[in-house]
Amino acid sequence: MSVEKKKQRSGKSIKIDDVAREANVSIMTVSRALRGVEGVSEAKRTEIFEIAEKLRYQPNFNARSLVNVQSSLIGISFPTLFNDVFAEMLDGMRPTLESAGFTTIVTTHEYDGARELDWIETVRYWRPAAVVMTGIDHDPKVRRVLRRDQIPTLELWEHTDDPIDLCVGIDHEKAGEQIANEMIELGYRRPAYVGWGRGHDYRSEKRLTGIRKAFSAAGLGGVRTARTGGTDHYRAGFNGTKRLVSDQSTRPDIVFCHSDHFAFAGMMACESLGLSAPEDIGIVGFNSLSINNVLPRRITTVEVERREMGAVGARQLIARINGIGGNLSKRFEPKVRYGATTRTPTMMTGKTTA
Amino acid sequence: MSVEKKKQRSGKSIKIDDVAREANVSIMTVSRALRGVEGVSEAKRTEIFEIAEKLRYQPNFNARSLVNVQSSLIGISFPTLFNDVFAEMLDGMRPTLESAGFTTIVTTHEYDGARELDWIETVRYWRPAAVVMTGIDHDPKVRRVLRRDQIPTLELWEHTDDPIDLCVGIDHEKAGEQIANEMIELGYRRPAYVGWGRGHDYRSEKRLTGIRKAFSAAGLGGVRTARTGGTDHYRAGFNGTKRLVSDQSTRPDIVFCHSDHFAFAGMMACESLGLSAPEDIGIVGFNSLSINNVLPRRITTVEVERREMGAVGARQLIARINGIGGNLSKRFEPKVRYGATTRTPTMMTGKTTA
DNA sequence: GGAAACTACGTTAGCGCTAACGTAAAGCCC
DNA sequence: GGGCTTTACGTTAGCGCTAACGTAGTTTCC
Repeated sequence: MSVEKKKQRSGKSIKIDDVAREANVSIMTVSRALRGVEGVSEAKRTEIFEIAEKLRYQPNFNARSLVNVQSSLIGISFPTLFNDVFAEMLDGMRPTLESAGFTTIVTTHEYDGARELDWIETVRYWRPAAVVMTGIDHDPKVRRVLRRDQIPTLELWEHTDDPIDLCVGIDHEKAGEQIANEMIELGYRRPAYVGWGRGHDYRSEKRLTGIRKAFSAAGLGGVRTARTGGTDHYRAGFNGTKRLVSDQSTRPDIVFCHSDHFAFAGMMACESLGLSAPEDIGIVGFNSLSINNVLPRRITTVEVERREMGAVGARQLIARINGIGGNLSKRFEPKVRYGATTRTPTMMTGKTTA
Repeated sequence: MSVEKKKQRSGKSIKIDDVAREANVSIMTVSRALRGVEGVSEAKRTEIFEIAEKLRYQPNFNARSLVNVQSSLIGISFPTLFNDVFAEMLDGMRPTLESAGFTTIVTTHEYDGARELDWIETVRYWRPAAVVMTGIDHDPKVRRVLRRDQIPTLELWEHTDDPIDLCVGIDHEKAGEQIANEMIELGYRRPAYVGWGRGHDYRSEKRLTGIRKAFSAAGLGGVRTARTGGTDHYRAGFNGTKRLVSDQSTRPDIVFCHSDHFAFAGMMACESLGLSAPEDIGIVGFNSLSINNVLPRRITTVEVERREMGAVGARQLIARINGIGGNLSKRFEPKVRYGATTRTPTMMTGKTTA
């Protein structure tokens, strides 16, 4: 009584034979005409289109997917959508995927590997044409399953030489190393890092590793870290930074932040303690987010062409779906964008080599 | 040559008869067992589950959707995902929808009614179990099509007494009226509004209408407006506000902003001109976004329980899918949250009645 | 103790569509 | 002008699954 049966909708929909009957041809001709497959005269094709329109015929993709063995769905998995980074990559992929006739199913796993694995299992019920995942760190089963079923797979946002299938992204460790080296050149010596808790975001962790490498290679001390929970970038950045800078004796001279939002909130935290960047402390963001366009002091950050990354990823993935073999992966190069929250190279009279 | 044929994947997948054969039962028994439909003994059900697991059987949802006449897909359409407002509503809906066995297809139309209509036509190819749209302003065809096909439809984010099917949201005009009235009580007399260009966001436009009504009812002058294009809230808010406040002779004493992001950027713009809130000017946001948690001066804003709204919407929609009739719509009430960018009621010695 | 009701299955007939394989008619070639 | 190819269709046989309808065997009931 409490659980009612799913109601089948009443009004029966028009199917391909209705169009065929009206056009006085076989259903196969209608199928060919509407799909743009050759083997139909132009006159008939036009006529069939008109009749289909008149009858408001809607092809049934479920039936189509069934005979095609695979559907035209593409499963996409992001950690979260509360982050313009992923929204932008999605935005970069979508036009390409849609104009190729694919429909996207987007899910988020909130940085939880188990949920990602779960999703991989479930999305396969739809026999998707391909799958897109964020990053390259997954439960080992994910790789096994996708390889066994030969599902074209794109790992986006991070580059590796050993992807499941193909990947398009940056090397996050190198990105960390790069920005850290530039900061070292600018004379910063006491680094700190503010980010999420361990295991939350592998990419962020790798950037930290890169920062550590750079400072250690320069013979400088370790990187203090503040890790925060939750999902609110601003709050996390605020609290984490506050913790790091509040003790004067251990205060860092440069704070690397998980993102520009972290960095902005970190700046707010510093200001609440009477510290300002870049005079008292340097602050570095990541990802060049839009808030940076309106700040009186722009945050020094690392820019990645995320939309373009999505577009390239989508293009390569479609190539793979169409049977193109070989290495379709692409590596992007991040760029440091100087703002006013750190010293800048032009501020230096001469270059210092660490 | 340039267009290659979609390759069918080689490794044939296990289907229901493979499981049936292995379990020595008919496929119907397997189907029933795995779907949790009654008519199978507990012993057999357990055995079938084990065998299905062992064989790594994955039901084919395309086949299932074909026989069920409708799929377990739910199409969701948002204006954009570059806005936590929509990400949050989605986040509120998803757990409910997924635990009920539905998969979501999310699309964005970038505030373009034609794209929304296009999407409605296309998503129906999948015979979705339901459709979710943002707001109540659509191409008239949308309503006709959805009603004709009797597709359960949720209009989210905005409430009306005449929804396509069911709606869950707030009354945006009333929300505008409400906040404006509170500001009038606080003594503000020269209002302005910063938002997107006309036709971009109907909801925002309605809030402006509400603000106008309130000021006009109080016998006060009109509302000056600055409308900006683009997709970047911060940049739009910055430029729009700057335009409004830069001429001292026409400077408003209160600026109502499309969102908290607009408001934050507007504050930046004011500060760049040497104006601060609330001393020189009042600034009001909308939607209580997370940036507000870390600002030294929180923005006075209007809070809406968006996640809860999504959850309620999803619940009601599932009820409809399951055949529950009647009025399943719900109206939410927004709340004014005072920050430090306007005068506040406690600042007033006595209440002023306009 | 015999009919009725229930339980636990199996059988049948598609859901709407397309790949693969016909086939008739027209065009082409020397 | 006979065999070849090409064009423009039609026919056949499923894709994997489930609703609906059997049907044995068992239980219940008076």
